[in-house]
Amino acid sequence: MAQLERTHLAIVRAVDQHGSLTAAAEQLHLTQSALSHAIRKLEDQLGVAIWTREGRRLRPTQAGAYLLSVANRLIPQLTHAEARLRQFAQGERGTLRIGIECHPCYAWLLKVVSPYLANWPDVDVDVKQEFQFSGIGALFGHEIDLLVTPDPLFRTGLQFEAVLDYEQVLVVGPRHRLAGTPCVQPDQLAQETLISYPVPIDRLDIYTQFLLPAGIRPKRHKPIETTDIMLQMVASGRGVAALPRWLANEYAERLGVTAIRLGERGIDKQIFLGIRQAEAGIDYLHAFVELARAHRNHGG
Amino acid sequence: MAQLERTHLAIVRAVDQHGSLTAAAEQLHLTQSALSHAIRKLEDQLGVAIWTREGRRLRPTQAGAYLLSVANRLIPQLTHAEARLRQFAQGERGTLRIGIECHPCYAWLLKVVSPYLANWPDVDVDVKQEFQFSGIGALFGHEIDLLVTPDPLFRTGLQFEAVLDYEQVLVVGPRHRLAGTPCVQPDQLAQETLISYPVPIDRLDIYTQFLLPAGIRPKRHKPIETTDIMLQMVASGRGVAALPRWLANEYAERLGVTAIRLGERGIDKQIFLGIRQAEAGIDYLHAFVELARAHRNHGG
DNA sequence: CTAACTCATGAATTCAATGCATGTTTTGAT
DNA sequence: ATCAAAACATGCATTGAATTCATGAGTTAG
Repeated sequence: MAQLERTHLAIVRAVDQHGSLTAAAEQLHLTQSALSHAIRKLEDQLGVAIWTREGRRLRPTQAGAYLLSVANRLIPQLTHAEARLRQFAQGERGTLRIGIECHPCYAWLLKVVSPYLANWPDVDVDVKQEFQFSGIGALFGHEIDLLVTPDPLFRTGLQFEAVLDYEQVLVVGPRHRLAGTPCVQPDQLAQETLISYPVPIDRLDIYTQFLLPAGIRPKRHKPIETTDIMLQMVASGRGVAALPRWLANEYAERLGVTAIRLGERGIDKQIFLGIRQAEAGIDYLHAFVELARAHRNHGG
Repeated sequence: MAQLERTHLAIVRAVDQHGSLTAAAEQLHLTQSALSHAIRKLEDQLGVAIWTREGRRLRPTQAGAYLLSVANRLIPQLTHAEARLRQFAQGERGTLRIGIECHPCYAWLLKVVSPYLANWPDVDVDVKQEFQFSGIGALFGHEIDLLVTPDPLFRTGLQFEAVLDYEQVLVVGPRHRLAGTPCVQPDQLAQETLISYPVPIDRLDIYTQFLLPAGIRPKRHKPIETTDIMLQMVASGRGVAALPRWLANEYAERLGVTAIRLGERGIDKQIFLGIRQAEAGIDYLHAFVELARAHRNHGG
């Protein structure tokens, strides 16, 4: 009997965003009265209050809060579906929404995206770095269509494939005492300043796979947003950083930084591409994975 | 301008299910004309065809197929949201939708569910064993609220917790030549008939962790649906099975079956409970996890 | 205490969704 | 071939649900 419609979701959402029915009405190009009527009717039909009216304020009830969470989850999906359908109309293939879960992933992506865009002029590319939850959650939740990550997940309706093998190395400046050493041991970093991207320590391989097992912590730890600045700091002797070897090499000549193996065996890493299994057949998605795979064989 | 409404999703879905507009109209308690008009309008507004009209048949276009997949994903969520809201109305807390990913999980669940139902009379419990993709996908997709699984996944917006440690053992009948042996080696099973639940081999620990590493395969492999029948078969000497020790013990006296350690160190397993992190605070959900945790400490 | 703002509500109105009647095409049986 | 049945399309009429309008009642702040 009662039907939860898109309008209801939109109203609840708008009220949450704007704080009042009146303001929400404006955004939705409706009158305050319309919203009031609409929600009133829904409340009657479901037999549950969405908001408690406290003075002239609307405070969501438990049911209201739940409805809001549903709205925040579903409305974006509806919106995206519409957009996608319109793209079909214009002969565009669609938008490839790529999610990134690590900084080196981004650097790698830049190399692959440009040839892809050239091959697929009717596909747009969107890159997102922030998700409601994790990248995998974003894949499941249809926030993104493709995930670039160091942490794959098999056997789940998703499909992962490695597209880049690389070595994580220590990068030091030209006059650093360790420059020229073939490899470095954890305790040699005890007096160093470690520069890294601003992510939790348990996401930094140099900690989880190198320093922490040896019980070592660097003297100081400094987070920096961008690779460029990070390496300028390293070049000027203000600290050391851990980066993929291929990324370090790109800066080696220009800045005079050098790469040093972490431990005797080095730290090996991979970057994976993940998609929803059900969509493995979509041509422009498949093509991206193919292109990435080709890149791998050339040696990125 | 164009709005993708719930009706559109419902129509596309119904047409897919029933094969024709006319039949779909009946299910939706509308006329064939209404559906025709509705979709026509949507097509005009979006500028894309949903179906190609081939004779008197409707074949979904690419856009139509896409729309159908969206419908199949979103309509159930809307339906469930409605149901949930009605539950709020009746003072019920909600429905705890539990997903099960392994057979022992089910046996374990049975023990925990009954005290839970007693403590939370206003919560319904639903158990699902089949998902569109994996259990983890079902959690992300809001098909279920709680997952019972041997394969946890950390750091993703989900929250996993171990609720049972147990040993996977070999179960043999009373007159079996191995009965009484303290532990068994892989090659001793080469001439046996192995009875297991009907799941792929790569989901059976006795294969992945015991037989396959040693390069052994049992003489025969027979899948059986239920634990009872499985153990009756074992008791009557028709084969051997691998089960949790605690589960085998429950049948030990009645059927005279005995448990034997697999290898010298045994195979240790865990069962985990997973929920969406955002919902960790929901009282009746939290209570289930608490109850499970308490069970663990008593020794299940 | 009033001015300004909020949401609620009943009645009027509008406009979109639906149904009806009918047309067109396909399908399949005779 | 022919004809009846079945399925979708479409123009027009109708209905009714959603929206607006006008107003009321309550809250807040200066």
